[in-house]
Amino acid sequence: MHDEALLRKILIANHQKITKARLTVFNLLRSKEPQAIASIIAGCKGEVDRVSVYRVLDLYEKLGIVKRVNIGWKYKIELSDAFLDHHHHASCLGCGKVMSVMENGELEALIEKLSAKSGLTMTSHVLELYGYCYACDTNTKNRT
Amino acid sequence: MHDEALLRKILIANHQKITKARLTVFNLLRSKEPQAIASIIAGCKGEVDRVSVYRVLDLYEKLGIVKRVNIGWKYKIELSDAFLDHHHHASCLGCGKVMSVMENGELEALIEKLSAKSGLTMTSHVLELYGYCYACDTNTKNRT
DNA sequence: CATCAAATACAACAAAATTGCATTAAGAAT
DNA sequence: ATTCTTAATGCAATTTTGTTGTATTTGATG
Repeated sequence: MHDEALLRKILIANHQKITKARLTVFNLLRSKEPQAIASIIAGCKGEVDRVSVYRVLDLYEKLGIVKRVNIGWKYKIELSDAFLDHHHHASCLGCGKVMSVMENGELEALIEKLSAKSGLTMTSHVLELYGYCYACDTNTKNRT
Repeated sequence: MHDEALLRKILIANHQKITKARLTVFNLLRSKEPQAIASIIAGCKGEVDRVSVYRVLDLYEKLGIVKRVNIGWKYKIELSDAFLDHHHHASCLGCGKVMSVMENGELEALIEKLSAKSGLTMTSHVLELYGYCYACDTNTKNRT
């Protein structure tokens, strides 16, 4: 099923209307790196109001269509695993660059095991790596 | 080495001054659960200005003294592993309870490997598990 | 295509974070 | 110990980010 069809299916299943604002926001998130809300709002300029972006994202998170990820001091929004391959992030504390770290079966299995041991019926998990990319690591002036 | 001595060592090693603001913020973070910035600011009332709290935390994050952790939609600050035993969190989406998940050598080794592969000199990482604890899992009324 | 609730835009507001700059204080030099 | 220098702080102002209330519009339904 292609992305937008899945979106429509989720919205309908939850008795939510399919609106221009919701489609616009969704399309801005497709096939993209995690985006700051500010950049989504900018992308909606003239089409969808700021407030509606917040409300759409609010809904999308409740429905599991998007999730927040922390990148350093900021958070960004990305589509959930139902739309993207499951992955994690490696963020550079120097320059803010974010790299995607693809799923690794071995790791995921371990995380499953860990959650079971902790007595949690896990529905999702987040793994974020922080450090310095090659460029920043060899360039101390970015490290303060 | 006790906590404050380590803090001093890190600051000095990075040519940073040891100031009242930095000590006050540090002491608010010791032996505590992850804290919201707002609560750190509140704890500094009358002692350290809001703006300085932001600046101290900024520095502390760059130096790896603190890290952000995601608790649902909010982030909180906690001391890094140099000060606390390394651990992760398992949060119940039903009742909000947060359980500490202790270090697991196998998992940590994999994460190290993963970061190396991604080209990041990792200084820290965060793993957060979300789901439902036993009580909430058997009690669907908490699942919305 | 008429209806009606849900979703949106817009304005006003509130909260969180940042910036610029004058003042203070930490730590080095003497 | 005292002076000197620059980093760090406090404070005011501002910007950015997020929220609320409400009149209007729009999407789904019959």
